[in-house]
Amino acid sequence: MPELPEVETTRRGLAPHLKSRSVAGVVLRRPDLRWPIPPEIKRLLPGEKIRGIRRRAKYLLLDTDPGSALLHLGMSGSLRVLPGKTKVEAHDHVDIALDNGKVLRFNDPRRFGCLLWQPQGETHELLQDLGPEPLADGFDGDYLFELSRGRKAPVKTFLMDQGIVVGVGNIYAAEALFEAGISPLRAAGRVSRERYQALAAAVKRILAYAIERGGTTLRDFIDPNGTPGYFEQELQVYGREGEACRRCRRPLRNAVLGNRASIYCPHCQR
DNA sequence: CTCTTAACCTGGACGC
DNA sequence: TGCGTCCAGGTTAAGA
Repeated sequence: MPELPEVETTRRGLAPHLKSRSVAGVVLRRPDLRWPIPPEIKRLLPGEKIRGIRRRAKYLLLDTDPGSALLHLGMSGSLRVLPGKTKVEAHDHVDIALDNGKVLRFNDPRRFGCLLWQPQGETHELLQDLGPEPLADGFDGDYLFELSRGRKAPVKTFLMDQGIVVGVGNIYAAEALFEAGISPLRAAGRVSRERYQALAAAVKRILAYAIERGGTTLRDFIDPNGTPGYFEQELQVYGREGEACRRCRRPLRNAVLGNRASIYCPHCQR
C-alpha cells in the first residue's frame, strides 16, 4: 500500500484527531509485527500528551514528551481513528486509545510494518542512514548525478534505495522513470547529469501531485478518514504490462529488477 | 563498498 | 467449489 504519498496522506488525516489528545491506553493483540514491540510502548505512552505526528521517509513518528512511537506501514499496513467501541477485525494488531474515547487502530495483514520506540533526543537507528526527502531542496539532479558515478546497479534500483533518496517505491519509481524517458534497466552510473535533472524533477512533480490527490488507490489503500485516493487512473506504466504506451501506443514491457516488476516502454525510455 | 538474492507474511486473482 | 501457483505498495539480512 504505502509509498511516501500514502504515508503523508495518512499523517495529514490523523493529525487533527491526535493533536493535543492524550493516550488513555495501549492494547497489543500480538507481541510483534516485523519486530517485537518494545515494552516502552505500553510502559511510557499511557497518560502522555501527543505533541504531534511527523513523517520521515515512510516512517511516522507519534511524539510525546518521553519519546516517539515509530511506525512503519510496510506493504499492507493502515492507521485509522475510530470510535472506541468499533468491532475488532482480523489483523487489527494495535490500538492506541485516546482520551476522547476514540482509538488509533493499526491494521496490517502481512505484518511487514513495525511499531518501535525512539527515546526523546535520540534518533532510531532505522532513521540514521536515510537519504534526503525527495521534496526537499537538498534533493535534485546534481545530487543524483554525483552519487551515481561508478554505480552499475539499474537506475530504478538506485532510485528506490532509501539511502539515496527516501520515499520512492515501486509505483512512483516506474512512473518517474517513464516521465523522464529513462529505461529502468540502465546502469545508474550511465545516466547523464541532464537526465538526472529531468528525473529529480519528475520525482518531485509526481510525488507532490499524488499527495495532492490523496495517494494512489491500489487494492485497499484508504486514508484515515475512509476516503480512497484518486491517482490510480492516472498511472502511465505501473500495472500496465502489455498495454499500450500512452505516448507511442507500443506495448509496455516488464523487466524484473531486484525481484520487483518494472513496467516501462522500450521505445520511449532509453 | 556494491550488488544480488532470498526472506519475512497474508490474501486475492487466476488457471485447472 | 476447491486447490495450487503466482503476485503484491517495503525493507533487511546474508552472501558473492
